Amino acid sequence: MTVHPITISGVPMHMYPCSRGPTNTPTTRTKRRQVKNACTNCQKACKKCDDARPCLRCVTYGLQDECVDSQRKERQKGIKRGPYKKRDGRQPASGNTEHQLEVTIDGGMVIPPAVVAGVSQPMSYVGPVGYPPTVYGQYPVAPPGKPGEAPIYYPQIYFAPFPMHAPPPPHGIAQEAEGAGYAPHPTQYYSAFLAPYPAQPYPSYIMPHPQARPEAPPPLQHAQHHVTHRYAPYPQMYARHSAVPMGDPMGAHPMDGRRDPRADYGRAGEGILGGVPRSG
DNA sequence: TGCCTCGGACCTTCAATTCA
DNA sequence: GAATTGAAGGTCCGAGGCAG
Ligand SMILES: [Zn+2]
Ligand SMILES: [Zn+2]
Repeated sequence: MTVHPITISGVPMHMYPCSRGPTNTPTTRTKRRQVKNACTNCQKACKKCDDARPCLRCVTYGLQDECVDSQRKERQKGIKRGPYKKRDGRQPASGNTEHQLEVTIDGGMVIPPAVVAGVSQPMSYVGPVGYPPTVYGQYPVAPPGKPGEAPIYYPQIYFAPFPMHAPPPPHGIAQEAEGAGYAPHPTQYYSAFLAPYPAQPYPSYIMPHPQARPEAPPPLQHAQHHVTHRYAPYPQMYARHSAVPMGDPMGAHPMDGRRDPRADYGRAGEGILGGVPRSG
């Protein structure tokens, strides 16, 4: 995130070679999907957020109360630009119509160029995996949108087989994400919509117990009450249950049941709250 | 060994510009 | 006014470092 003080120091972040558009590498990558607005905690931690509030990560860390949208900076206006490329005889930077290629999705589905070209927001919205609709009734929540604008959030289509029995992600479940939006394997799409929402109460990584099964009662129900520290802060850590006296959730960092040093400077950073970046 | 940090790749948004 | 461009501003992946 550009919030890193160091990264913003005046250097444009667009210096990387433009790889926009379908690069059509043999290994087709799905676009990484981003939330519109990460919560402050995830933002500071530079970790994946989702559209629900509290977000999955905050729920995992027991930070529901602190899960609020981060403030977005208003875009500057009045900035002059250089002349644009001519459109006729054109070579659009990204919509390269002369090189329109079919996009092949893992699994063999081919999207015709026309379709590809017609999709400005290539990937339809996919909600966070595993949120129980009953708990997150608000999810997915259509963004307010502007007057006269239809919300573009809901997916009209999502061409991903819902892995009813998807194998566990290769490593640490991609930790906090749905495979990060990349499809390492054709069967590893973790879409939440389109397909009838299956009874998949929780993302495996917030299972209250390693042996807990997806069919088990959603741990969030606990979280909603008071036991918020049952979940190890890190998905791969669920085996370690809270060693923190529940009586004093603040003894350690509120969301970290594993150990208190979370409160220590620096560590308080990305760990959960993100927070104080190292000076310099 | 596993968590944390953070550089930078990647994505989204939207004002500026161009065209019909 | 619609379409397009392209940069600002954002998200978050993943390598590497460090602490336990
Ligand atoms: Zn979040
Ligand atoms: Zn949050």
